[in-house]
Amino acid sequence: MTDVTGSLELIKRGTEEVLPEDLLIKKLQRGKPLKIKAGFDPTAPDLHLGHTVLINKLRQFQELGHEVIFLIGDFTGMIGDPTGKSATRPPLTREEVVENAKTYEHQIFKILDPGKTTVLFNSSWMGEMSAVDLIQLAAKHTVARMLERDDFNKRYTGGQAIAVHEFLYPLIQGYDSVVLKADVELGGTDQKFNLLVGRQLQEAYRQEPQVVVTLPILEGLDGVQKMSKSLNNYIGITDAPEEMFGKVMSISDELMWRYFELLSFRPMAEIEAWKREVEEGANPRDVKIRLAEELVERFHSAVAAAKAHEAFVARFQKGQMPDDMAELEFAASDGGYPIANLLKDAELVKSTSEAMRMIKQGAVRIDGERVTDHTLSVEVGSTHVYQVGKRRFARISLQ
RNA sequence: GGAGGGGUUCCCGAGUGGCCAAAGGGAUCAGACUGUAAAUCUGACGGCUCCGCCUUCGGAGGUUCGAAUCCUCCCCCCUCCA
Repeated sequence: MTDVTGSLELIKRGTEEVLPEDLLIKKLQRGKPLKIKAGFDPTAPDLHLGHTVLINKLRQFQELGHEVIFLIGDFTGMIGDPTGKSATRPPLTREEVVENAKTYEHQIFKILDPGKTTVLFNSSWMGEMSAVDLIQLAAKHTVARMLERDDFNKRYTGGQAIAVHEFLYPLIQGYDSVVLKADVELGGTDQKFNLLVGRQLQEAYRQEPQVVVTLPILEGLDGVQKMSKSLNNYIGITDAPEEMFGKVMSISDELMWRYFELLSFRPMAEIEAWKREVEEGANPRDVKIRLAEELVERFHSAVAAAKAHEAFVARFQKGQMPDDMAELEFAASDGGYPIANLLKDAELVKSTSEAMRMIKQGAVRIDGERVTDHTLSVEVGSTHVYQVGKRRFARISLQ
C-alpha cells in the first residue's frame, strides 16, 4: 500500500475512468485504508458476470488493504431505478430485503473477502430522514443539472415519461456517500452521473469529495447489448457448470478478448500472447476453452470445470447425447400421446403450435431420429429421448 | 386550464372499413454451414383437436353483412401555450 504508483496502476487496469485521478493519488499517499463504496439494487440478487467486473475491482482494492462497503440500496429500491422504463416495482418487504442480502453475500463472497467487507443498507439512515431533511437535500441540486443525465435527457427529448420522484434517486445515492464519508465509489459507466452527484453533495456537506471510478459495462452473449437478465444474454454466476461453460463457448471470438480483459484474473501479458497465437493461426476455440474453464472454476470448482469441459467435448465435438437430462413420466389417456402435446407437457416447447413448427422445421428428434410426421402419436409403454433443437432434451416414459 | 399529437402482436414501427394473424426492422427459435463459434443463407415467429378453427391491434360499448381502421364514453402517455 505504500507503493502508490503500483496501486494506481492496478486500480486503473480495466477501468473506464478515474475522476479525478490526482485526488486518488492524494488519498493513496496518506497511507490509510480508504472507504470504497459500491451500491447494489436489492431487487436483483441473481448476479451475472456483468456485475462481477465491478466486484473484481472491489477485490483488488481489498487486496491493497482498503475497506469495501457493499451498500444495498433497499431504500432507493423503493423508488425504482430510473434507468428502467418499466412500471413502478412493488415495494419490497423487510424480509425480502434481508433474504436478498443473504443471497448477495453468498454470491459475492466467491470473489470478495468477507473479513474486509462491510454490508450496509441505506434504509438504516434514509428511513430516519424527515421531509424537511429531504427537501433540504433536494435543494442542493437543480432540474437543469438533472436533465444533463443522459438517460433523463433522452427520455425527456424523446417524449417519454419521467416521474418527479426519479430525480430523487441520484440525490439519495449521493447522500449515501455523504453519510458513509466514502473515499471512492465504484460504478458502471451508466452510473457516472449518479456518482458525480455524490461528489457534489459531499462538497455541499463540507466533506472531501469521493473519487469516482467507472467500469465498463460488459456486453452480453450477443456482443452488442449490455449483459442483463431481462435481455437473456447473460451468464449467471450461479449457472450450472455445463451451462456456464457452454455459454462462454458460444460467444464470438471478438468478444472473447473483451471477456478475458474484464473477467479473467490472468495477467494481460499472457492473454496478449494467446491473441498473437490466434492471429498466427491457432484455433480460437482452444483459447476460449481456457476462459470457460477459469470462470467455471471460480464459481464452482476445478473438478466441475474439468467435467464441464469433458461434457462439452463429448456432446458437441463428438455429437453424443448429454448424460444429464430431465427424466419425465407421463400417462397417456387412450392408446397414445400426440407428439405435439407430449413435447409441450414436457416443457420442451411452449405451445403445441411451436411443437408443430419445430417438427415441420426438422428440429425434433426421438432417439436421434428426426420426426417428420406431426400427427405422430407416441405409443404407451415406451421410453425415448426427445430432442428439440440442439439443446433441449428429455427422457420420457409413457405409461 | 387551453390547443394539438399518440397508445398496434416480445421491442421499434407501418396499416385509417373487407385483399389483416396485421408491412418492414430488431430480438428470438429452427435448418444449412461451422469451432454449440461469430458472420452468412433459408425458414418460422398468437393459440388449438394444425391443410381447418378460435382469440388479438389501451379499456368498455355502438354502427356495419364486415372494424386495428368509423362513432360514444373511459384510462394512460407526449408536445406546445398558460
